[in-house]
Amino acid sequence: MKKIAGTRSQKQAKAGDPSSGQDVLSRLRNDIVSSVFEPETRLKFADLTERYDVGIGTLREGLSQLVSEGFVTLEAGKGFKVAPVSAEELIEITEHFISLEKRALRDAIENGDDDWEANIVAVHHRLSLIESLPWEERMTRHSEWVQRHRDFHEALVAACSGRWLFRLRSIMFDQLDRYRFVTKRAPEGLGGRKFEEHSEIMAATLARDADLASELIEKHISDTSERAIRLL
Amino acid sequence: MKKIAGTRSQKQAKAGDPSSGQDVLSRLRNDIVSSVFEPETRLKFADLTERYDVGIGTLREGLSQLVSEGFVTLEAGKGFKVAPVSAEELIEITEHFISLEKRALRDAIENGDDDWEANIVAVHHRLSLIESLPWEERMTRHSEWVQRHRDFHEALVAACSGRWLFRLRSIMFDQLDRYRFVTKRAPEGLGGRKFEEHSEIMAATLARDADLASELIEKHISDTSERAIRLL
DNA sequence: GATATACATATTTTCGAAAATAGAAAGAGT
DNA sequence: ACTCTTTCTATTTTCGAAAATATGTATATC
Repeated sequence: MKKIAGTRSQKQAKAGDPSSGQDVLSRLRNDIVSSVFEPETRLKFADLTERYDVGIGTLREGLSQLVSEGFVTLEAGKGFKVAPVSAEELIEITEHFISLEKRALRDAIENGDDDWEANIVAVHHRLSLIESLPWEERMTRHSEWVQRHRDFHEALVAACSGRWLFRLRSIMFDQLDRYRFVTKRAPEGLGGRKFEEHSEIMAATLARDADLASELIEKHISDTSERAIRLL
Repeated sequence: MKKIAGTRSQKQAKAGDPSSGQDVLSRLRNDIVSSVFEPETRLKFADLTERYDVGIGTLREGLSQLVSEGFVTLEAGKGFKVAPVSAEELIEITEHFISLEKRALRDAIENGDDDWEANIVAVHHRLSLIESLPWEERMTRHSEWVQRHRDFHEALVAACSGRWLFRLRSIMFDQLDRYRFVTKRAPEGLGGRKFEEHSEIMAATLARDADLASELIEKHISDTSERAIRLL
């Protein structure tokens, strides 16, 4: 799906740059999702070439892909800007994602094989490792949590037979990720609860209980989003 | 004149070269939708630069956008290919599109204002002009029909308040367009019926009868798709 | 003949210079 | 002081050359 990382030339990787080593598209998306570039910010090539150490053409390619993904807007002649955020959009995205994720999960539960199950257990374990960490450390490794959380949810629906269902779901998930970031500094109260929720969802899924899994995941998502809406 | 990226240019091509005067992205998508480049075809830059008379960088930008839209695939190091087609995919796309279009239509019917109504009438008229043409001429102007048909359906849901609902619907519509093309040479029997269907859908929509409009549009889409599936 | 290795060709991918464009600043006329 | 040019600067957009990569062909070796 994503572009395979090219062989990085032996140029000295700038130490301290946390996102070096990945391709430009991912690094760019990451920086937008994690609000390194805030909404509405103009993305000038002069800045970006320096930050990512790639040519203008390569950047333009990545940027225009992010336009179709909805993270960036392009006004002809005026360049690229980070897409705006709003509570209304979050509400709408949440709605669509719940609808798609539930269908994808049912689909996956019907079609999943042993490898699918094994992978879910594996990524859930990786996620739980970071979620059971003390609050302080969890915060410093937040981008890692985002990645593992994404992996967990993707693993759940990976066996879904509908390619477009999977695809549309993923578009919405990526958008949600962006909003999810605002809850980074939320009180830790619900952190532990979330850990339980993930386990329950996994259990229902592996038990092939589509109704229960569906119900749990809907609650999981809407709870998380509601929290984000309040913080927006 | 300022052109917003992402909005499809509705300008007609200048005389002579049928696809000159539009941006590369549209021309490329058009050529894929109309099977100028058949599925699985490798898209070599050498050919494309000559055909469209633009540089490699510009092409790459357009191509990578088409990747996110699902019309093109990219294998790192092996270049771009036209995305494959299959009956299964058509079935799935149809399902999603029906679901989204119905929701979008209800939304639009609730929120549409006078301008929305007026535009629907106008675009429907443009469509009917070309649909009431004798079969021979309709075939020669098929790409024009495709455009006007797209405009009609877009006008119906233009007032839809959910931006993402509109967006997801449009992604699916574009995909359907590609499959719709295989029915170009279908027997004319249903051509006239389709004309009626469009009128009925418009009437129900302007009468703000969401249930009826919903029902009609579902039938309209599934009939069209079933016909395409048989021809695939 | 089959397999491996080296070489040659074709194609993609990257990059930065040059052209095109928008936006700001300066100047002229009323 | 105001508006309309003009000029200059900043930024985007385009392009094709050069580097990196994959593919195809010939030659050698077993």
